Amino acid sequence: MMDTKKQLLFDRQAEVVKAVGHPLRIAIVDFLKDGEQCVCDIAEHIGSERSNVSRHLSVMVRAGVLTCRKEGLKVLYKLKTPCILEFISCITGVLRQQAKENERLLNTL
Amino acid sequence: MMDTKKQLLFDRQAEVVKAVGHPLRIAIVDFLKDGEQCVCDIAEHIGSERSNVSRHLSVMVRAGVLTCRKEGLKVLYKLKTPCILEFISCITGVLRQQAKENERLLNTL
DNA sequence: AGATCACATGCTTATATACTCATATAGTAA
DNA sequence: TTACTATATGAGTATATAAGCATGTGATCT
Repeated sequence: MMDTKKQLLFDRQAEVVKAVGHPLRIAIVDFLKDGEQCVCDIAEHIGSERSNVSRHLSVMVRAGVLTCRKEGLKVLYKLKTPCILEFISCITGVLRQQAKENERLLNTL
Repeated sequence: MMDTKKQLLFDRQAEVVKAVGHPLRIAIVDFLKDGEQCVCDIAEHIGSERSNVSRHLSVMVRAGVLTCRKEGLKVLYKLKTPCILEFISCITGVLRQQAKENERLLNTL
């Protein structure tokens, strides 16, 4: 059986993963790949309410995926580590492989 | 504003990420890094009910993270792509960075 | 055939999450 | 000061997810 130390690690890892596991949050991460953005611009880009976006952002900050800083009235959010981008491109790899398999499956018909 | 094509991609990516965003599922992925395992052994290793583990496994299969094959009475599950492991080590990087920051913060007291 | 084992799944309940709207906070500018 | 703007958050509702238990399915063995 697993030890408690490992379980705690898995809990923390799951928190980070969950923080990215939402379409809007992935869209936000994708939008932030080119640099920091304020809530209002993020909200406009992904097409969702500011209050909702603000909450999604705070989830990711809490998980350690994003950081933010105030600048005047605005709060600018950015990726804390480029690692998250690799993470997402890895996911794209999974999807690519699935697509290939589906194609192969269709070709056997 | 984002286009529909991108939104669909983000939806699919989020599905994959969500499929890994649970402590038990991360524990399963970690356990499977050394090769395929049956439901009963996975359940015993992570210390959870078989029915529950079975459901977690099917979530990951549906998302394209795992594959399975029958062998006699057992069903053996394995990682579909090693990419998922990199994915998790990337998450560990996020955690490591957080730990470092906390330490730095404590040192300023 | 019947008994047994491994796994999957339907059903229920508890909990977590996402979203919207209204309100609060804090910075800016007149 | 007041008015305005950007963001955060409380409350309520809707929906999704996890877990346990009971039952069903399908393979193996006697």
